Amino acid sequence: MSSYSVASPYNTETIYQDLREGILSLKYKPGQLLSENAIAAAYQVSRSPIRAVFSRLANENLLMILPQKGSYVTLIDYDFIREIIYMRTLVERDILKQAAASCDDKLIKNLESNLRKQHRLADLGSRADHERYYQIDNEFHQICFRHVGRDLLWQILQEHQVHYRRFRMLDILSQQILSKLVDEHELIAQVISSGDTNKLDQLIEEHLVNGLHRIEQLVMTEHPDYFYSSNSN
Amino acid sequence: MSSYSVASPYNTETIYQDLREGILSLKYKPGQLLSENAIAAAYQVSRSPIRAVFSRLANENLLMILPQKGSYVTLIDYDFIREIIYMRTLVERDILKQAAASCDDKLIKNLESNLRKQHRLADLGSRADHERYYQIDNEFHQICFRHVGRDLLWQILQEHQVHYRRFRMLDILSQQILSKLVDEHELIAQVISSGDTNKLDQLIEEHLVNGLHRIEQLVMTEHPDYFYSSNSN
DNA sequence: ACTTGTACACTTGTATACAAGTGTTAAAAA
DNA sequence: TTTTTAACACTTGTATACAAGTGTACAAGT
Repeated sequence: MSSYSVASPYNTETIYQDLREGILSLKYKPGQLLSENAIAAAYQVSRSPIRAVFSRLANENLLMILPQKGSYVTLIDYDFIREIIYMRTLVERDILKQAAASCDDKLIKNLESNLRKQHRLADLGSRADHERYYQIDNEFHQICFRHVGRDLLWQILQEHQVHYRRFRMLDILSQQILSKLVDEHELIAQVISSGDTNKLDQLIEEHLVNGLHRIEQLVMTEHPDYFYSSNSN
Repeated sequence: MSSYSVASPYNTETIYQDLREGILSLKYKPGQLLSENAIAAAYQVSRSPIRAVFSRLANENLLMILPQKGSYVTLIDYDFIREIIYMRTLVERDILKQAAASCDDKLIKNLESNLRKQHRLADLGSRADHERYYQIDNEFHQICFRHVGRDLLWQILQEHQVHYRRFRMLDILSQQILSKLVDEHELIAQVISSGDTNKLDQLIEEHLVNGLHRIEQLVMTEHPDYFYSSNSN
C-alpha cells in the first residue's frame, strides 16, 4: 500500500451497507441502473470489491444483474409482500398476545415512551421526517418481540424481509398524515396494557393489511413502475 | 475464447448451486474449510467466479469468510433454529387449519400419494435413502401450502430457512427408523381429512418441536462441533 | 425516405498479478 | 534444551487487462 492518496476511504462492507441502505430507503429507485464502473468510481475503488457487493445484493433479490446489459435495482414484488404480511400477521398476533399476558410496568413504560416519540413526529405534520418515523414504528414492534424474549426472531424477520421494508418505506413516505398510524399503535398499546386480547386479532390484521390496501389504491397508481407481480408473470 | 480445452464445463450459477447444496446436505461439514483456490481448481476456473459465489454464500450465512485466514462452512445456530421452528409452527398451524376447512378429494389423493412414498422408503429400514425422505417430507407440507394458495410463501420459507434445512437434514440422517416420522404425517393427514381441527394445534407443535428435542438429546452429543448458540456467545 | 451495416461506447464475466496478513516449520542463536 | 527469528506456504483482498455481448448513433447504400 502506497501510504496515502491511493487507498479508498471506504471498505467493502461499508459500500455494501451503503448501497443496501440506499436501495431499501428508495434512494435508488426500483428499476434504476447501477453500473459497476459508476459505483466503483464513486467509491474510488476498482470493480473487484463492487462485484462482490453486487453479487450479495443480487442474491438478496435487491439487484438484478443482466450479463452484458447492466445491473438494475429490482422491482418490488407485490405477491411477495402479500405473503410476508400474511406471515407477519400470524407471528405478530401471537407475540402481542404473549405481551399482553405478561404485561408489566416496564413494557408499558417502553411503549408509552415510543408513542410519545411517534406523536412528536406526527405533530410536525408535513415537515416530519418520514424515514425517522419508519424507525420508530419498527421500534414499537421490536419492543413487543423483545419483551417476550423473541428479539432474535425480530432480527431474523428484519433481515429476511427486505422487500417488505421497501414497501413499508413507500407506504410511510406517501402518508400525508402520520397520525392515523400513530392512532393504530396507540390502540394496540391500550389493548396490551388492558389485557383485552379479544380485539387483538382484528386489530393486528387491520394494522398490517391496511398498508396493503393503501398501496393498492394510492401507490400503485403513482408508482406502477416500482412494482412487479410474480404470479401474473 | 480459444474454442476448447480451456473453458470450464461449469458456469458460475452451477457452481453456486453445487456448493450451496453441498453445504445444505451436510456434504461439506459445518466448520469445514473451503479454500477459494481448491474450489477453483476443482471446477477448473479462476478465483474470480469462486469469489462471487463465496460472497453470496457468506451473505446467506452459509460460509464465514475470515480475511487472510480462510473461509469456513458456518456452524448451525441453535437459537436460530428455535426461532424458525416457533415461526413455522404458527404458520403451519394456520395453513393446515385452512387445508382441513377446504379439504377435498384432490387434497386427500395428493396426501395419500405422498404418504405411500414415505411408507415405501421407511419400509426399507436402514437401507432407506434419508436424503430422499427429506424431499418427500418437505413435499407433504408443500402440498398443504399449495392447496390453500400459499405456494409462494412455501418457497419464501424454503429459501430463507437454510439453517433450518441443515438441522432437518441432520435430524433425518440420525433417525434410525423413519416410521415414527411417517406416523406423525399420517396422523396429520387424518386430522385434515376428518376436519377435526381441535387436535391440530398440539399435533403440529409436537411434529415440529419433536425434532428440536431429538437434536438436543441425540445430535448435540454426537455433533456438538456442528452447533453454535448466538445467545450464549 | 428507408434500410442496412459498421464503428463505438457501454455493459458484465474471467483470468491473473500482486498486496498483505497468518500460521507453521525449521533453522539459528542463546 | 529452549527461545527466537526468518523463511515459506498458505489464506483472502484489490487492481487491471482482456473477452464478449448489447445497444445506439451515424453514415453509406438502396
